Amino acid sequence: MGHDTDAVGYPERMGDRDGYHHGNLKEALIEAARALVADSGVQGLSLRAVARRAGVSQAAPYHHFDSKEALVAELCRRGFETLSQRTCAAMEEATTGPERLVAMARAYVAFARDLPDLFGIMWGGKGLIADKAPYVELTDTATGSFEQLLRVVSEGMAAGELRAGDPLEVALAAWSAVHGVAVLAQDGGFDNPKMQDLGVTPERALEAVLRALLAGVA
Amino acid sequence: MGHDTDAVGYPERMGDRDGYHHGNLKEALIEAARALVADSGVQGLSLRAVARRAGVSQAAPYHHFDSKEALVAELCRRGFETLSQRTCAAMEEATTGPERLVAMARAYVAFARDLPDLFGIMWGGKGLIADKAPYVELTDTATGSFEQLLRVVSEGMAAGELRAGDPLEVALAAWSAVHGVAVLAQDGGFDNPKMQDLGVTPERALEAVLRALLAGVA
DNA sequence: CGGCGGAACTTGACGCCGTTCAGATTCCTG
DNA sequence: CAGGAATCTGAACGGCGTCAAGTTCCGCCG
Repeated sequence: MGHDTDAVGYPERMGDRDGYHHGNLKEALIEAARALVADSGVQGLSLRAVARRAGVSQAAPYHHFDSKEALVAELCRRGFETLSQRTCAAMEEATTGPERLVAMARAYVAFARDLPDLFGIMWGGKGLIADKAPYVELTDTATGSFEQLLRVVSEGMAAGELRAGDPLEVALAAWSAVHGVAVLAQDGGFDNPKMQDLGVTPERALEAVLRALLAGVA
Repeated sequence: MGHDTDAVGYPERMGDRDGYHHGNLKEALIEAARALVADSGVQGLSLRAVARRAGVSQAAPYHHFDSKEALVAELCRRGFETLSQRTCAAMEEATTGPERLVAMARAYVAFARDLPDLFGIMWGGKGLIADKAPYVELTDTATGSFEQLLRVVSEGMAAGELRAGDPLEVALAAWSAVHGVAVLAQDGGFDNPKMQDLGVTPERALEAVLRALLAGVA
C-alpha cells in the first residue's frame, strides 16, 4: 500500500516524497478524503483522519485549506465534475432528444448508487457544508450540470424531437424528478420493509418518473 | 420563558420541578432539541447543548435515550408525523383526485420551506442517522406518508378522476418528483446566482413538476 | 413509620474532534 | 551562501459523545 502520495503525481519536478515537505499534499489530502469517504462513509470523514491517511500531522491541512469545510467543498466540487462527465458521456451515446434525457437520467441515478456517500455529501443538507454560497467554484460546477441539461432540452426542441415549450420548465421538472429518485434511493427512502412489500425499487421509481416526463414532452 | 419543563406537562402527579428529579425529562429533551435545531440549525444540535437547554447535566439524556442518534431519530419521527398531518389537512380541503395531489405536493414543499433544518435531518443523508433501519417507529411513520399518497391515487383512479393505471407507479413518480423539488429548494440547489439569472425558483420547479405529472395522469 | 431498592440525575473522566500558534525544517530567490 | 517564504510539527484549547461511579429522591414492603 504505502502512502497516498504516489496516487496523484507531483506538480512539476518530482520532489522526493520522504523529505520534510510532502510535495503535493493538497492533492494527497483530497485523495485521502475521497478514499476515506468511500470506505468509511460520511461519519468517518474527519480532518485528523485525512491527515493521518496522508501521513502528515493534524495541522498540516491548514496550509492548504482554510477549514475542513473548504476541503469537503473541493471534494464536493469534484463530485459534481464527475457527475457531469458521466451524464455527458451517457448522453453522447444517444441520438434523439428523448433518448438523451433518459440516458442522462439513468447516469444521474447510477452515480448516486455507485457513490452514495459522495452523493450524500454533495447534497448533504447542512450537515457538512453550512452554506455552499461562499464556494463559488462549487456552485458553478454544480450549476454546470443543470446548464448541460438545459442545452439538451433546448436542442431537442429545436430539432423537433421534443414537443415545443419552455426549455427551462422542462429541464427543471426533469432535474427535480430525477434528483428526487436519486435522493430517495440513496438515503433509504425505499429501503424499508413496507416499501419492499409494495415492490418499490429505485429502478421502478425512475421508470415511473421517466414515463411521466416523457409523456409530457415527447 | 423559564425552563422547558412546563412545556409538556408532567406524566401523572405534577412533581415539583425544582427537585433532584426532573419529572418529564424525556419530553423536555425532545422539545429542547427541536428548539435548538429551529434556531441554531443542524450544526448547533449537540447532545450537551440539548442537556444544557433542558437544565440538566450532560449525562442525563442517557437515561432516556440510548444515544444521540436515538434522540435525533425520535425528533425525526415527529417530523414525519407533522409532515403527514400537514399533507393530510391540505388534502382534505380538496375534493377531486388531481386537486388532492396538488394540495399534498404544495404542503410537502411548504413543510420543507417552513422547517428546513428539520426536513434536512429527516432526509439528511448519513449525516446524523447512519442507518434508519433500526428505528422501526421512524421508518413506519415515514412510510405512512407514502401510503397516504398511494391511497389518494387509488381512490382518485377508482372515482375516475385520475386516468386508470398502476397506482403505485403514479404515487412513486409523484413522490419522487415532489420530493426532488423540496430537497433542491431546501439545500440550496436553486439558491445560486446563475439559477437566479435563469429565473429559477422553487415555486416554478414545483409548477413544472406538477404540470408534467398531471399531464400524464389527469 | 422506617428503611430499602431502584430510577433519575450529577460528577468526572476518556478519547476524538476542529482549530490555533509558536517553532522547526526545508525550499527558493537573489 | 544568506535570508525570506513556504511547509510541516507538537502542543494546546475547548467542545463533543459516551461511560462508570457516586448521589439524591421516590415508592413500596415490612
